[in-house]
Amino acid sequence: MDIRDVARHAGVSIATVSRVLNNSAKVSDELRSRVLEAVEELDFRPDHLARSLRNRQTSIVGIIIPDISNPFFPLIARGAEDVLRRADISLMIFNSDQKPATELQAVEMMLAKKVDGILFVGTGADNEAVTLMRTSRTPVVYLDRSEKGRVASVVTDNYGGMTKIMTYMLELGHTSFWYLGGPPLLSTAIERKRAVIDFSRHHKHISLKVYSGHYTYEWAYSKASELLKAERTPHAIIAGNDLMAMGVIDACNSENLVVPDDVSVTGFDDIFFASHFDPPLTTIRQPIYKLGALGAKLLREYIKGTRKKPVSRVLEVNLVVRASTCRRSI
Amino acid sequence: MDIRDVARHAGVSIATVSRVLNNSAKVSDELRSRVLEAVEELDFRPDHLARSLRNRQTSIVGIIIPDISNPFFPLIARGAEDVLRRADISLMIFNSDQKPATELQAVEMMLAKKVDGILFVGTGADNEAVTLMRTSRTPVVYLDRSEKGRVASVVTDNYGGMTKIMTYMLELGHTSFWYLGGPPLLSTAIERKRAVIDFSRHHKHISLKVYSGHYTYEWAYSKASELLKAERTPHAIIAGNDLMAMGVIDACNSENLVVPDDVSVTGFDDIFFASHFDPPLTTIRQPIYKLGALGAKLLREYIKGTRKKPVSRVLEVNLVVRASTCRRSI
DNA sequence: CTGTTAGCGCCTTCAT
DNA sequence: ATGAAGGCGCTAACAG
Repeated sequence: MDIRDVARHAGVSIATVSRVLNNSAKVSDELRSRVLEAVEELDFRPDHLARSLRNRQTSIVGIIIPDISNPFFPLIARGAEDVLRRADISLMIFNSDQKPATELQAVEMMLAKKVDGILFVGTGADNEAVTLMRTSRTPVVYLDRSEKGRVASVVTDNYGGMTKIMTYMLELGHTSFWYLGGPPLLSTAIERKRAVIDFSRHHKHISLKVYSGHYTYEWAYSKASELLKAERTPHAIIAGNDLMAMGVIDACNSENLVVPDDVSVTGFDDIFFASHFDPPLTTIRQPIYKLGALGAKLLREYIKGTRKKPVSRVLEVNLVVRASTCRRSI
Repeated sequence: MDIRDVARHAGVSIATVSRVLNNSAKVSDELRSRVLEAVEELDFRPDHLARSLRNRQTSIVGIIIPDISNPFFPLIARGAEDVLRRADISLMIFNSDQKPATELQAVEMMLAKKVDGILFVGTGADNEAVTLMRTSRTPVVYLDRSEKGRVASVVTDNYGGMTKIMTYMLELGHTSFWYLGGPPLLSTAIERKRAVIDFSRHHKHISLKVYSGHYTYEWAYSKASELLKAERTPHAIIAGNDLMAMGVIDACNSENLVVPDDVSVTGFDDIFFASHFDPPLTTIRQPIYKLGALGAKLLREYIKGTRKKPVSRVLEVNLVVRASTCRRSI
């Protein structure tokens, strides 16, 4: 089944068929309707592959994320897929596990498959994968990773969010803090940490200890356990994200500390389970779905060429107060 | 940059280049090394699209799932992606929201893009999407949905799992049950329900009420609330999955019932948060990652043609006892 | 073993 | 407004 068959069936040339199929040039009503009829009767579907080869575009967009099974990322993918689908674009997915080598492999694969654009949630380091994307001239939008203007990005207000948490905690009377943050090279972790440190500088009477690690339940659990055994418990432990907050809380429980009575704990992200945890997490709600959706929307503009210069979009975040924090009277 | 450029550079014909690139025929060492050298120097990458058009295969596999942001599905996708990537196959993802129309759109899109095969986690109904897949002759493997032998599938032992739960609950002394299950057309929900009903038939002295709804926190919460207000609380509420169990538990809390002291609650799936919920869920651990991985592995065999007849694989599941259940003394 | 040639299915000048 | 013809980049006969 072929554009040629349609042409024959309709008694026109293949050029005419192509024209009505793509609305790419004027065709008389007479021929047009004959073509449409033939298409109908033969149930003809243009071969997408042949089109891609000719037009050099696949209507496929790739997304590279650390791990789809980490509860934070599916919503990004969902947001992206929803807007992409409306434009008949499909989403190809690749897990990088935050490993530069895997990330590079991902980029190579997507480039080889000629994706129209890439949604990139990277490791944060400026590695080969990044270089390859840049030299390829394939449109790229960074998601949840800022790249200081060299490439388009959509991020949430990590600095502002963490500042909101600290401000709230101070209002509640907390003055001694531990901060357990994410990987030292990740822009989100950098921003959140910077907010905490800046805050402590502006408020001389509070004490703060800062630790960087991984955005995981496991790391937070073990680090918190270690610290709780060795040092004096602070008023509050600020975690880099919800998963970490959960790890911290479970560590506290293991040490027979009650959250929030003995120590307040905060998260960041507001993933689904944040509200169902025991205790429910005080955290920052991030518009994760929107992050993916907006990123996809921007990417489309770069692909279509209606936008050229890299832009950085920052999404607002909100404080959500729940039961993992309480007033601290001294 | 072209296979033609490489040929010119190496002083051979394009056919020879193609031959060494694909190892598709004998080429003298002399020419072979000249080609390889040219490829190296020009940093040549074969155009995947042209290859796809020629070979009628894209090295892309599609997966259709209800919703990637539902915590159950990412692990399936991850398992599939991991095995596919090793074969240089990319995974294209599509959310169906369990809607037949969206599902159909997904199938059409994947077929149009000429995916080599489809991993299908469907709505359960025998709809147009299913028909379209069948007529397309594209290899398909059903995941977590059984199709009585007409098409390949990988499922977990839903019947056996639910039987394990009921057996355990009986051992613990429970004799009155509510069962809040999933959608009446989904094979997983059908199997689990059947197990519960069969069990009650074999044990005349237990009482059971069965309700079907959705695999969601929300439905379970509202249904449980309604029932708890209207009827006498049973010894145990058996939920169709973990999300539902969480909804049930929260509903119990709202009604001032303590789980498990006043009523035991069980889940199914053992998603990550099952062990972190309050109380931690007694549930069935399903090998979700393996479901996706095995499905992908099978699909590859159908694509390669090394397997023809549809097979059904059933994965074993395990009971995980935690704190949402306790001994019931009468 | 190697090269020439004919497509895969489509879009798009270039003439008419 | 329409048709004929030439590729997009690659693979696979078919000759030699």
